[in-house]
Amino acid sequence: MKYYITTPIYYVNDRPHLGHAYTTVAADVLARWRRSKGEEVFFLTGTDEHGAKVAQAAKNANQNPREFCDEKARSFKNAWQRFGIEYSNFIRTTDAAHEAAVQKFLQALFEAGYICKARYKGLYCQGCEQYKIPDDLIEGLCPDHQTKPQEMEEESYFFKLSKLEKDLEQKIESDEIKIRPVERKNEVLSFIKSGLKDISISRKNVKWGIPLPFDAEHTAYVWVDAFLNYLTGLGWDGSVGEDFYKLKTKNQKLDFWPPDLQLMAKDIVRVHATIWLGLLLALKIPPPKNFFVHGFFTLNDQKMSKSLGNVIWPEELTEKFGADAARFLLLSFTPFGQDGDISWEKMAEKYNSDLADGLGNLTSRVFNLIEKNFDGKIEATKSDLDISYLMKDIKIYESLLTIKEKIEWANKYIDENKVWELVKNDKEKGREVLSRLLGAIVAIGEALAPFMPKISEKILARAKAGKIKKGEILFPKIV
RNA sequence: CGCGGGGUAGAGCAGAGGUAGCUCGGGGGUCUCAUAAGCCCCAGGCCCGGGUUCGAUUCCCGGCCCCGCAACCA
Repeated sequence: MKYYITTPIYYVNDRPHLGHAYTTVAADVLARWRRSKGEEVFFLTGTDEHGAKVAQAAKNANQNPREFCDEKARSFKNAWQRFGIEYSNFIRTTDAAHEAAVQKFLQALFEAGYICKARYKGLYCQGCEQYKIPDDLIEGLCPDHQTKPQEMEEESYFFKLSKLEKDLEQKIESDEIKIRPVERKNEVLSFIKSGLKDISISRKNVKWGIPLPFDAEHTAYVWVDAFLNYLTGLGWDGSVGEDFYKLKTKNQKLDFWPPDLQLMAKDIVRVHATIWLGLLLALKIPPPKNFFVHGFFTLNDQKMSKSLGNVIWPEELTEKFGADAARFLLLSFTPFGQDGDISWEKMAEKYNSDLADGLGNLTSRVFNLIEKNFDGKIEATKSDLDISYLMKDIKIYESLLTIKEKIEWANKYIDENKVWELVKNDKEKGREVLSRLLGAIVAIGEALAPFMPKISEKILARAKAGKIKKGEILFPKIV
């Protein structure tokens, strides 16, 4: 069984932030879980590196765009390393192969009659570097910059998205392309039903981009460029139609196509469901099977933003809690798919109660009892802990709850049986109870492997050692 | 009538037509194997107004409030 999972590629205009980490960690957990079930997994992530904003940011940093992007891509790779992310490929949209494939694809799209030239007219805000629609404006001014946008007109190429409206609607409605949670599907559908407009897919004055093959004065709009990463990340060369299938049989990686699961945050589901799917349907490339859309984190109920200065950076998380605990914390705040609120206080609380006092303390007491009373030698009794039925459904949060219940059960079981007395008064009964507890710990360790790979390994190594020892503390308490 | 989500204990959330649960925090008790951890108990709650119903916090209608999105923006 092959399984292809993607995260969006991240815009290098910004440094890695918590939202990036959230998606990527979730993808890694799902990928690891699939691998543990024996599936062949391809997990793609990467960076989106073209566009006016990147060029500007590079200029501000006194670098050429290429150097700037190299540095930024490295910072994303470093971040993922800190979180223990095991991706299969890290795609960059400035890779030569990606650029060539995008051009080839656009040429095909052009030849298929899906691209036409038109003039785009609108109100352009210099500060935002984007067009505004009248509804965006407050008393005729840009709400962000308090300036009056200028009437501008430019020549641009348009993608005939409107032609694909019915096709998109049908495929999403029928769950042929399944969008979850279902409220996101509804949102997308109502948007499509309200009527899709053709969209501009080129920029004349943006130099840092991929030139259109049929008009080198224009570069491809970054979204179009970026979306194709999901294909080029598998070594696709831009082929469409029969050539696509030919390539698929020759190229082992491309054989993973179409994606089984594409993760994204709710802000970009709409563009994915229209532009991205539209590009595929236009040229009859099989579309992805599933989109799963997660929510945003607020920090103390406030939107995180750099200007407010209330941002948590990913590296702060791994520094404070370690990679595994950071992964656990990100995923255990809120059901995957919903918005959540976090804060340093709440994370520390959760770390202490779930990991230090819960899991960590449990392993300490059980291993210690075995070490002290049975010379570290006890056979584990197999214990059930099934999260498959949840993980299959991308119920990450619920899976963690199920694991936590098992930890609770074990702690209660120790108390109810007064194991510390049993080992003195009724050694055989004590052995039996500890054997069950050891089995539970093994089951917990195994279930946690996709979430906390290193900790899981440590727990299992201790539990399965010929001579069990209490060992060092797994989660030092945070004060 | 733009679209969607939501208003449940001090905080963050879950839930369901008929004893409203969880985590943290607060109070009390208990054990001593363990990371002053564990286990047990207690206090405290369903936005407002109508309607349907034997009965609604749960369904319907109306209102108020909060949060996203509103396409060429990452």
